[in-house]
Amino acid sequence: MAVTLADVAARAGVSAATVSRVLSGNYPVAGGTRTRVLRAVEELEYVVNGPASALAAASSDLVGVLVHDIADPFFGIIASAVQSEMESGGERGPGPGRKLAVVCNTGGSPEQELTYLTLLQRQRAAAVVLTGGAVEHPEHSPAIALRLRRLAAGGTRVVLCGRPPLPEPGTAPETAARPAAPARNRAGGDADEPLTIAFDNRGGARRLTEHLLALGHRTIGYVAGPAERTTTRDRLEGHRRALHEHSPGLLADADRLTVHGAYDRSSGYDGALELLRRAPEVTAVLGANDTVALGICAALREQGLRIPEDVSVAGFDDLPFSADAAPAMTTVRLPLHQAGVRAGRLALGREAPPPGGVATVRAELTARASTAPPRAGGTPAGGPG
Amino acid sequence: MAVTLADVAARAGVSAATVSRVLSGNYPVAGGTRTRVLRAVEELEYVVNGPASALAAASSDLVGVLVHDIADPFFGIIASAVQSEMESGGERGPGPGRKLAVVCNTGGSPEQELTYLTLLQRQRAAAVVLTGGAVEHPEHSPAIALRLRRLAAGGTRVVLCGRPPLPEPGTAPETAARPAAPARNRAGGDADEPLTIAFDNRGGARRLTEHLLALGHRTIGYVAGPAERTTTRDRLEGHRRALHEHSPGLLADADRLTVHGAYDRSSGYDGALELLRRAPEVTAVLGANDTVALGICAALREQGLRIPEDVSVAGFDDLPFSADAAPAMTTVRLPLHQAGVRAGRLALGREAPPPGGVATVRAELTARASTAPPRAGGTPAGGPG
DNA sequence: CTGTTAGCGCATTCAG
DNA sequence: CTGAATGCGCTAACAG
Repeated sequence: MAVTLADVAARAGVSAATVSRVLSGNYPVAGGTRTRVLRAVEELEYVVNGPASALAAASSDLVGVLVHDIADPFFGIIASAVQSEMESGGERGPGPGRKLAVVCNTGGSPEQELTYLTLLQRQRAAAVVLTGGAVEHPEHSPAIALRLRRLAAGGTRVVLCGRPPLPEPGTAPETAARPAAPARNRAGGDADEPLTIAFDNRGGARRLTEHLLALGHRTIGYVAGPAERTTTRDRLEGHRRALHEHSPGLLADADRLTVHGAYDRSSGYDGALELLRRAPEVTAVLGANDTVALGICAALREQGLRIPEDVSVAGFDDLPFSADAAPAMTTVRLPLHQAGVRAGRLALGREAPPPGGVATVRAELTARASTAPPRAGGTPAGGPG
Repeated sequence: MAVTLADVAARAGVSAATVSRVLSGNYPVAGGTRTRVLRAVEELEYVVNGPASALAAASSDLVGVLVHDIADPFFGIIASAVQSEMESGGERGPGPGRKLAVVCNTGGSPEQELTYLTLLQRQRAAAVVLTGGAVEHPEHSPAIALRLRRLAAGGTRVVLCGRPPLPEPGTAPETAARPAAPARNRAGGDADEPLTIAFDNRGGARRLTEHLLALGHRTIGYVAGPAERTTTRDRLEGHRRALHEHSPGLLADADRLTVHGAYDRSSGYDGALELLRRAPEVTAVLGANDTVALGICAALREQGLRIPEDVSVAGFDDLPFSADAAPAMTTVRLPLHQAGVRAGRLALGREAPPPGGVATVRAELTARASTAPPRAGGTPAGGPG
């Protein structure tokens, strides 16, 4: 673990500077010299010392990707799309300029998020991509926003993917030391401002509920995610907006028909049971996402209810398994992979920032077999006890 | 992005060395001084420069976790277990000594694996954890083994989790420059040798097939993973061993009853269809893992076959969704989380290496509702056209 | 307990 | 096109 640039230089009979130049590739070097250097590198099995190079160049090739749950395909798809973007920059292997995209699992906790941001800032990461909804917390949210702006100001590219744009600095609590740089032309999307790829959760949820209403459903249960998540709030808002627009009276029951839980299968299962207890007359149940919807299906089936004959079920995200669940799941399609690719390109500065720094991607209704008109009587056949 | 140790030192009225010492915490510093330094750090919003510190200390706090597919819960569970181990080392936040566990998605490709290993070596990672089966490739495998040994020799802790131990150096092709250090006491498990947590895939698969045989099945289809993966090979071997031990004649049909595919749902789906075409008389179908098994179920159902009445199905791994699939999936339980935790501890040097450097964890048969005795007639009721 | 002194390995000037 | 010199920010001996 000791072969350095100098060793290579000695072996190739050139100076360290020259070796550095051929390795960086961003400077003219004579063909013969280059070959000799490369050969020496091979023979000595030399591997650049990242920290040293980062220190000297004042920049590292680390790109952090923060996800809530690494075991959730929603994040897996986005993260691998971001990573794939790192390697498609011309060469394949670990060439010069090759970024190392690393994913960090925050467990959806703002503290963890802050911890990872600090760790990444410490590494002087070239970019940071935050994926998934933000947690709204009176104390943490401003802290995270502050740290993100600081990272951006320090040259780290910050990209938000699937979470709402950062609120305008506004009235900073106290730490407003510097006189908030005179807002430069925001339309241009400064490279040192956090960039955002937002999902149209509100619109998607709204279209999904409209679909159910059009089918004839009037008593629609909703197993939502954690209350403090922006994703949860947006989807719920879209749902209620659709309800309201169809008929204001439908909102009266909304709270009773909503239960909150995590974005996982078991909360779908538990939530559906709770809903059935509160309102046995539901004819449809929406899940916070596809995974939750699967849990809902499991619970309903165990209660002897058929899908969609007795109860319609729908999810959100359109993860791969949703298409071939039984029955195929009605859901809202989010272009996860595409969004991840774009986030990666933005993080690398390979794509022009969207106007205003924010791009919103569409969430498209994908109607499949798990939703159908409610039973004539409105009461399920083999209902629970 | 310019506040340095010196700035903090100046502000606190001490020397840079002292600041470094309070920040590292591994050296006695007077209480008053410490407080003043910490206050200066706060006020200046100082964040350590990782690269500089790594360079000076000749060690970084990066820990790489390589996975085949980040969107697959199998890897997600292991990876998050490893990560959780990084933070549980006393403090929570980004304190000194806090390691940054980052996961890298190789897509199961040896080239990618090699690329990430180089990138990690470049960063002088403190440890590297490789998860999941290895790909057996005449050219890449030795290359990877070589690089892993080199990493280990260079002080990076290398841990293999869910893949077989590295083969003994043996007859290195050509790059055997150094005279292979005289094998030190292997029983002690040198810190600079790759450590392994292997899964008993062979034994698990064998017990699973024995379960099916005990139930009365004789024509068992097998939708295996990619042929060149060690995991695939081991599970298949276990399966065939069970077949052979029950009655050598059963092996005659083994090839016809085996199809290969990826470790995903669609290959389970396609594989089941192919199997039905080749051998409509199958009474049971095994999947390479739980995800594949789910695909198998989907295909069988579409063909009008009931599970387990017409055909029994079983998976491997016991991922969370398997327990509440419908019907609940018979599978082989692998202690993924536990293995990840252990890998993390080994990577951090917090746990003594297992004797010989290799620990094998048990794979336990978990019989549930998706397997049952075959139909009396042996021929399914509503078989495909 | 604390300050001083040297590098860590590399990327850049700046001269040739 | 190439070499010599300088410093990135920090840690690790050494002295006090």
